[in-house]
Amino acid sequence: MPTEANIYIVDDDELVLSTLDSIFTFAGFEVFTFNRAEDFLATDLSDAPGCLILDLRMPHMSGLELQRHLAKRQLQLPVIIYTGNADVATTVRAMSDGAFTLIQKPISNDLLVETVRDAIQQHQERFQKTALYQQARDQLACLSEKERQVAILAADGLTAADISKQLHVSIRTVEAHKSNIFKKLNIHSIAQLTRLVVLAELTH
Amino acid sequence: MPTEANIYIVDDDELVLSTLDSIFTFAGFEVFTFNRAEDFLATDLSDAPGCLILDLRMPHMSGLELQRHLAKRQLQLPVIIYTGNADVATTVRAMSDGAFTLIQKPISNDLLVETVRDAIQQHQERFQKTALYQQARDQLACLSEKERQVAILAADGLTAADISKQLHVSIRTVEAHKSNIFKKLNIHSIAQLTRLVVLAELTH
DNA sequence: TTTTTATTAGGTAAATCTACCTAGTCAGCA
DNA sequence: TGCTGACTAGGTAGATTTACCTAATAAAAA
Repeated sequence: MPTEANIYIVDDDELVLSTLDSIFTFAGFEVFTFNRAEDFLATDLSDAPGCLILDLRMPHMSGLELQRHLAKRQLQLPVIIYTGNADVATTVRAMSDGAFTLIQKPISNDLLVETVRDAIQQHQERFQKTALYQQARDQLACLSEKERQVAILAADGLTAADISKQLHVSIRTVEAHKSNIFKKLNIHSIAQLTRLVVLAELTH
Repeated sequence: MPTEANIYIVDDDELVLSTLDSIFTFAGFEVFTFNRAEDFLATDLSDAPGCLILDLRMPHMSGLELQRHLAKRQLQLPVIIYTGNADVATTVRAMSDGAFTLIQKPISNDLLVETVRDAIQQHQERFQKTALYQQARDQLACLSEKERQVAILAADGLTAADISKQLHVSIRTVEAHKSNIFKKLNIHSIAQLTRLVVLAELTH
């Protein structure tokens, strides 16, 4: 049976870790457990789909702090807070910080696993959209500075003549840049270039 | 002093309504109060910036239900739950349903007003992004069906010859459609058309 | 030091686009 | 019934692009 996804569990209680490990391993996930938030942060994760399960109250670093660290690193992993001691204010903060949900202990194994599956699925759907933007940015990153300038102006609908005036070079130079752009990006028209530039412009 | 934004308050407690009315009116907002969720839903709102403040526990329709009604209507208004009887599970549900935040009574007037301002500002920032997409969709909606087909293929980088084969019409017809598209959308190049089509494709 | 790459610029030819015409058919509307 | 708009298709002319080619200079990398 292939592994469904990676589950990262951070909790200072060894018993909780081993219990959750069993549950998710049995459910077909690859499980990684950490009893300190720092240990998790020091790990470099695969970019496979997965989910992070955190307790709120831990020594050294709280679940909320850890969550904020992750947000800074733009970590592409949904976060589920699994805790026995949440209050309303903390819940609001966790959710505002982007947690997928907050689950209060105790909860049935089935419901927990199902929630994790929901989190992973929903996160994957969103991630695939933003991955398009990132891919566009990556492709444009291969261009040289001048080429990028030409690309942006061309994607704005300017003709080679317009661009040559704007950049104070000859039309031929602009055409040479365009030709290089097409080769580097393996595209064949301004429309395809515009698509890339527009997608790359989108921040989120 | 110009009105800052519209505040819609739904609460079954008249005293709460009048108190909040005073607070936000004094803070420079235009305030609309409703003591039943249905009354609010029956109102058609201006598309000016604003914020909706809800209690959780109301007769006839709860704050959560009202919130879901709004989500269905894609109402462009941030929601703040302002309540004295929230628990963790309800908070999770409210936040999952898209509430900007949940505030527990009592809270200082200043903090309440500040939170509402944050909600409006953050919501406006996001809204302006999606407004771009909607604008693109609106523009493309002016096209006829055939024109839309040509627009999409052209934005994909296909030449007039390619498109004519794909749609089983002559190259001249494709050119005629293109010409109409340019006139209708007031644009002058494939790049600008591609920009519109790509933005319109984005769902959120 | 040699090689590669970026930037610049020109030649040529074919393909393509855009703009400006005409014009027939058909459907829906006033 | 006459008008409008959509869809179709053709003519012509000029602008533009794309795809080939060469080539000089400077900077960066091997």
